[in-house]
Amino acid sequence: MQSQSLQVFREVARLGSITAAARALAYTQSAVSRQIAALEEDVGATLFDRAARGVTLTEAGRCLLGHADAVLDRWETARRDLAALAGLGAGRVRIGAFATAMAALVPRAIAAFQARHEGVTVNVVEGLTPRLLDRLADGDADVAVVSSPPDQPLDAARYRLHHLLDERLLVAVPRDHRLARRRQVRAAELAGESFIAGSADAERTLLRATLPAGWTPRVDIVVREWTGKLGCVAAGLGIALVPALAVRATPADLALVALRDASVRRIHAVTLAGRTPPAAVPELIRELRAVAATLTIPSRPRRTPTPTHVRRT
Amino acid sequence: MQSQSLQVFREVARLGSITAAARALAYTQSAVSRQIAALEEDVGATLFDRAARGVTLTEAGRCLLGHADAVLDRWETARRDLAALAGLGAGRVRIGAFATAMAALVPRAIAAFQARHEGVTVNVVEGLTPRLLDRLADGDADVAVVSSPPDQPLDAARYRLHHLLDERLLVAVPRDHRLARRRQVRAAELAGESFIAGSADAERTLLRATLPAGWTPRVDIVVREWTGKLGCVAAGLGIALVPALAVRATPADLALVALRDASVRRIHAVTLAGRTPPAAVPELIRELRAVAATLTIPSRPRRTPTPTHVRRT
DNA sequence: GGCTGCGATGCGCGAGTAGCATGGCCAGTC
DNA sequence: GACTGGCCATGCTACTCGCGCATCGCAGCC
Repeated sequence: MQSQSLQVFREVARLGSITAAARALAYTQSAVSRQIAALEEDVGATLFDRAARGVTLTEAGRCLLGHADAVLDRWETARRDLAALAGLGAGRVRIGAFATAMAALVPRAIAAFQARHEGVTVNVVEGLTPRLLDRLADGDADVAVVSSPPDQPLDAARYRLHHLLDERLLVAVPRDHRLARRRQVRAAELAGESFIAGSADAERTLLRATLPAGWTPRVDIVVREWTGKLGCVAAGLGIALVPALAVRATPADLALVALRDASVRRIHAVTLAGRTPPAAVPELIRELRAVAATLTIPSRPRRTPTPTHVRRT
Repeated sequence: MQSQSLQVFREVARLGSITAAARALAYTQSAVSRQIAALEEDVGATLFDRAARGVTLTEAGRCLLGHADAVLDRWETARRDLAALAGLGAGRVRIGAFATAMAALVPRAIAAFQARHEGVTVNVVEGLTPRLLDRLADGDADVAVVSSPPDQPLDAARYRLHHLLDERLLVAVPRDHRLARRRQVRAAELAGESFIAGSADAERTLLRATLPAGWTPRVDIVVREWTGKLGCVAAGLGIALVPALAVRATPADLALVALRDASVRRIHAVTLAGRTPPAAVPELIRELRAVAATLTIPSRPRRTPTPTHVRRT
């Protein structure tokens, strides 16, 4: 069966004439005649009664007509859906992102994306980088926003990397801390400090690349929850490392100082190499890059201003 | 679009491999590969990601898959419906029949037909022959059971005639009538009788072909309704003509005598020439013929026995 | 590094399908 | 009753499309 045959059939049925249908469809009469004959052969029934003045549907023809309409309509719907998908009027994209990226980067990018493409559904899952890459490989996510230390680059053979930004580390200190007025510090200057950590070795991971040999940050307090962690800093219990992307989520009652020689985490949007992502993904990555640019402040990182061209969610 | 392409697409999607789908469908790998490529070209989207070990659906492919299923299913349904139509598992047939045929002939034929073909809907309209032929021509009926006098044959060019039987005329007389014990009479013997007529000239029509020249049946009473007409006969008010097909509907309190030289009405099942009737029509005509055979009793027509192989409705 | 399995592709052939022209059939007309 | 016009079917020819065959490229594996 060919959709063309059904269209011809439908037109002949509508006009009650092979010749008229041929004219309407810009075919010759013989072509249409043969198309109908072939279709009749195919379905094994006579579809039209031929008379001197045109043709009329037989019972079988009437029966087929309804089905032909349905088949052609559904096929038309399929084409429209695919076109919508390509034109981003429809579709779905599943994003994985690490926790800090969810503070501002990803939500703002999604907001900007959805403002342009209402029809596209966006799902987000937060998780750690390895888990996100697994989801990607399993086909449970279409794009992952992950961070990787410079000394552990992602496997460029398996993944397509779209660099978004290099994230610097800041140090959150109490307002009356000796470093509170500094614009930036070196890691070595933090040697005597007590760190408020999110987990037992999280801070070590963050600092790993630039830690002076043999120097291990002293961690006296472990507070998993972000708000509590910064609360401890504000109360003068210690200092904390703050990824640049999380700056937006820091309260005003503490000071943030750039860590000059800190390791820089590379933030990438990652897709699976050799797999065509949903059409929305490239567009979404563009939005991520745009937002990333507004979040990367070259100097004096305190209080990143809200970018004017990105609406806040 | 071709249904074949969609089937190939579905199989590739199901098996996740072009080669495997080719094996399953008894194609070569290259054929399937090209089919998919052509389909992708057609819909303007990449449907599969090609990898070293098979292929996986893209977003567009997943989108298309649902539609492809629907299209193929509907097409399959169409084929099944058409097959059912041809095999008389479905369909509809509209019968027109003149009044007397509805006494036994048509109902029994329909009953026998429906016993064999439950899925077929049968509609019946009663009417006079000219009106029935009009319905046929207008496509409002598929077959008409009509009677025609031998001297007014139906137009064999416009109609296909399926002869069912030649209907003789009987005379209904009171039980104590001088002719009541006769097996048959000649029309001339009815010269002095008063006819109970269904309409002013109905009896003349019935007798026309064999009326002796110049002889006109005397009609004193006109009773449109069949029961009343025969009631008058039973009460001794006159005699009445009874078409053989109506014998079954005559009460027992009067006598029926065959009219030996009466005009014979030819009863036909008629379809429109040059138009394919519903598949059920030939079958139905067979049933009509079978019933007609049981209704045509060569001698002594009184009390036709109920045919044993035709269930009464 | 050779082997294996998968998909893509150049090539050649056969089937299908288009257009052109013709013929048959029917209806309406002179 | 012959003629004509409209309609559909069909023989013919050319061309395209789609298949199979064979081969190539690539990736993973022993």
